[in-house]
Amino acid sequence: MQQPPPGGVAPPPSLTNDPSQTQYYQQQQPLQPWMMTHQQQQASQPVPPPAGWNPPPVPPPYQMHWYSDSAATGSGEIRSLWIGDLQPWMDENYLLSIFAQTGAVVSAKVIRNKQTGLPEGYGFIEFVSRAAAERVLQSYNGLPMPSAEQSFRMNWASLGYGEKRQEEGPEYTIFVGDLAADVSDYMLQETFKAVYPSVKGAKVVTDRTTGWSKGYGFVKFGDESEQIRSMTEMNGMYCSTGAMRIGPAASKKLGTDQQYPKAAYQNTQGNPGEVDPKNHSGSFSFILVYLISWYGQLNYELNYSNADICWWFGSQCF
DNA sequence: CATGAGCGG
Repeated sequence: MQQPPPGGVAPPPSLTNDPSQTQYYQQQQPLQPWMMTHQQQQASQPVPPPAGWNPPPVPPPYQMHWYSDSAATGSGEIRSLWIGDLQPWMDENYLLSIFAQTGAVVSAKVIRNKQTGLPEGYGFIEFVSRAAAERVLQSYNGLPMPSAEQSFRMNWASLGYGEKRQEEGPEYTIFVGDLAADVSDYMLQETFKAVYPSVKGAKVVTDRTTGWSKGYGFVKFGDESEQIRSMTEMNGMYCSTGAMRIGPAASKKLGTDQQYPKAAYQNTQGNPGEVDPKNHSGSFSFILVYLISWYGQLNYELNYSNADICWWFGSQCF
């Protein structure tokens, strides 16, 4: 979901200029929010819009005792999240200030180029437990980032540990164009998942420098027949405020084995670019996504209540 | 209109 910053707040200046320095969060409140009920957590859910965003003072690297204990066990439990599409001004303090309210964040680190010291556009956020990280992943992902016209793009940090996520079977991807500017990964995924259960994930391609959508994306299926069907059935269906244009996805890999003709597909009415009124499921997803695009809190509601469908974030392919 | 790149210490 792309939204203008509250009051047009300018990006906050960075307080720390120390490159490649992990910032640790000093515990200021009892850690329990991930145990809260849905309603309780929702009350503190809206990230305080930083009108004149004041970065909290960050102490020198500091580890809480339970963090050391957990690390010593070497349990191998992944409790860090990868976060991408970061703007250069989004430093460790910015990330910590966002997730501090969860009471479960341990540290944040923005990856910078070793030579230039410039941010690489991604980072890592460590939490006290995998459960805490998962809660953050499910409740924040896809929501607008504070003071930024872009959405959170997070995933499990797994590559660094060399731990492969569960090996998923074959994947079948489609290209989706004509996306409205506010369509997020989650929104796109839900639009298709509401119709095709085998949907494994979706990704909206964004401009790295601006964070804005490029107006197209991809949806990944686990079932080939559903992929085939979706290319005709979902063509012209609405996602947010725009009708989608669906086509075959060119292979992302170097092999040009999957070269499909770039022909536009037609929906079941043979009327590309328009909603098929007979497609009930498509209308449902249209309504669903429309509501999501208007209410960030509702987005959170749905996200939370459908925790099972958020497992695809574990896949590193999207 | 268009065919994604984003894993450290």
